[in-house]
Amino acid sequence: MTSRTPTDSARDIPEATVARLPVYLRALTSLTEQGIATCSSEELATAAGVNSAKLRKDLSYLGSYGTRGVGYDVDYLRYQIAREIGVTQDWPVVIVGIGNLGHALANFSGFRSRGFRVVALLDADPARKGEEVAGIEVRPFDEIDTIVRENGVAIGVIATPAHAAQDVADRMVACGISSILNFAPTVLTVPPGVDVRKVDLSIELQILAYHEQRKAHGEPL
Amino acid sequence: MTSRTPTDSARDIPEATVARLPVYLRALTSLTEQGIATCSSEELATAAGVNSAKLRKDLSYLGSYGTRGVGYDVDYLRYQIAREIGVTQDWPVVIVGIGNLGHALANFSGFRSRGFRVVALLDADPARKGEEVAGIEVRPFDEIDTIVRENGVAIGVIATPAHAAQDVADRMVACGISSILNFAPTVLTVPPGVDVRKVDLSIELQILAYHEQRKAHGEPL
DNA sequence: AGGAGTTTGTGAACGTGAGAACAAACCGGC
DNA sequence: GCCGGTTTGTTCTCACGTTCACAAACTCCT
Repeated sequence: MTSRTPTDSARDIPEATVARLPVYLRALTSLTEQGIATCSSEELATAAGVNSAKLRKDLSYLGSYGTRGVGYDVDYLRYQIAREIGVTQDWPVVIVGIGNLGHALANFSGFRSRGFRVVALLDADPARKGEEVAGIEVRPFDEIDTIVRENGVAIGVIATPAHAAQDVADRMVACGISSILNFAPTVLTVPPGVDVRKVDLSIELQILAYHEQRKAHGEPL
Repeated sequence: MTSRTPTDSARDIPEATVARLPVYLRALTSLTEQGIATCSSEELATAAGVNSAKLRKDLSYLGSYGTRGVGYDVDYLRYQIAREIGVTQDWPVVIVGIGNLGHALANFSGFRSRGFRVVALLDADPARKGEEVAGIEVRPFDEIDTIVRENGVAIGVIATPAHAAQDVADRMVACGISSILNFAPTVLTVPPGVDVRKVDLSIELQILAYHEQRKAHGEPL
């Protein structure tokens, strides 16, 4: 309604909405690839696997980017969401711990295509120095300070065993990283102002197991 | 308060609580390894990275397993939570898609140690037949029906590229799998009664990027 | 045995998120 | 220029999740 400057367009977007924006982004990309230029909230909601009312409400936090009676321009909306999330810019990222998971992450194409650039792969084992994974050289963990400073890295990924994760996190924080994605199955303690998100494979399976168990119990036959 | 039979002890546990139970389980395991036999809600909450009030409320849904004025017996509580989640029993699991991520999952020790047993690795590429990963033979995807039936598999893991994921899910559902953990960056459509949980690496990074962007904007210098 | 100190379990207040429903706004045809 | 049909943006209500605060209950010490 009221005119807004570009920077204040996003006052305070609810966490639940923020978590869904990347899903909408992907759905919109998929629509573009299918050659679809315009879509309704209903169509986009289906593609994203959510309810259309929720979708519209989520989008309303960003601004008013649709046209009543018509729907949304796919490319335009996609750009607006991308800008809101911040994936229109380039995010340098370091990955620490080049085990099986680190390998998988280094090779994951979904990072690169969304503005994330892996600037370094770090491993504590000095024997791995010089090894190359996904076209990126593996470097000793000790070089993290230099790498972070030189590349302006703000986001770090931890793919080490659990026992090493806290030390890695501390070191990351010390050299200025303020967002951490943690794959190690452990609770990280970080100072205020640093964001940590965790991805835990076994927790997800355990949640499924809980529901599976109840399904079996619920229906006696 | 009122006496309960073992089976009805868990009437309806909130989703948010279910998602935290595995975290408590891990924290308790960690305490046991440290030789700690008893703990207060405050200590356990710290170890699990949550607020103690929330922890107590979560545990209260399971029953009354603590002792006022004392705390919780670590082993006893651990067993109760494990039983509630269902990880005291053995869960056979199949993993489909043996790329980088599939490799990492097959080698992930956290599964085995929590009651999940990978009974088969499946890949659509027939050339990979006979290959061995983490001591488990890779088999053609077509054998999924036999494998699921013979082993009573209820949980499937999808680690394929996005374009193959829906077909894999359909096939899984067709042969009786009712819980799916999806690592492919796509929305899966499944019939009612089938649970899907998704883990999306790039979404997590995008959420971090959003907050990172706002940090930078928030403080003008 | 009784009282002080400690810790759990839970009721109640508060905040956040989800979904239904509808008014506002837009397009196209006449 | 106006009207019917369509779709967005928003308001309202309800359910869920979190946190506070405290009574109940247990241990230990005297």
